[in-house]
Amino acid sequence: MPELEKAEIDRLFHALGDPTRRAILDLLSRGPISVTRLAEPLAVTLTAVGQHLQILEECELVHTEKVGRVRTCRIEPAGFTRLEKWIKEHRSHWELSLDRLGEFLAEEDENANG
Amino acid sequence: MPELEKAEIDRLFHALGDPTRRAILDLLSRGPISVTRLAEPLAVTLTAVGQHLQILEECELVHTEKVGRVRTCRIEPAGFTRLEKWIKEHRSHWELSLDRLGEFLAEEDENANG
DNA sequence: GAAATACTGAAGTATCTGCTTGACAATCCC
DNA sequence: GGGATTGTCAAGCAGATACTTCAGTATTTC
Repeated sequence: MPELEKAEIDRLFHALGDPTRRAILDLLSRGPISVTRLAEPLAVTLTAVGQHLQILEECELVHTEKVGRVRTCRIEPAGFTRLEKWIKEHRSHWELSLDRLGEFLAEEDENANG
Repeated sequence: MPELEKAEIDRLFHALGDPTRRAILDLLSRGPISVTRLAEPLAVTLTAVGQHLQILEECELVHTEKVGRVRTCRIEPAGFTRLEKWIKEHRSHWELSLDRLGEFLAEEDENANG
């Protein structure tokens, strides 16, 4: 995997690792909403929400746009797509690894009984 | 989502958010291996690897078993499956949210032209 | 233009993370 | 038994993280 892509995956997992940020994504899945309204049900300040939004934007999980004094936030699919791609690529590796586990156990068995 | 499950997802994303831990998973995808051999290509001490392994075990991404003085590590599919499940569940939400974005934009358009 | 609204930025803080070192325990090999 | 190998535990530390407050800016509303 290219170094750059690795860093993106890094940020992506890091972003999704925080419960408040996942809560923000859940709220946004109900539709576009302003920062203030986003902050209301979350037990943190407006500033904190702004900081989370910046992180979510950097890994393309959220898109925001400011019109007048209101910043409207919505889900951005790009980050999510990237995550799915990572998983798809790794699932095959992991499945291979389970095959190798089979070989490993068979070998152990052979050594034990041989 | 149940509170307990949420905490599991929390640990899962947190675990995958660290590049060293993802490197460990990549090494393990080549097949089962001991802690010492796992630590060799990683630029950290044996102790650090042990700490990472504990985290990876807690979210069921890795299984380890100690026989004699050697702890053998391998991929455990459970955590990976849980991650795929989370994504599958959330993809539909996110797709709905993109539909709502369409509605949102249509509404805006209506307000602008009405 | 004044007051209210919706954010933004800087600075500070408590806690968490990843990592190290050094001492220790268990096991294997001779 | 003695020495090497393999891993574990406890403590400590530098840096990152999530969060706060407070002051400021831009925009809307009256």
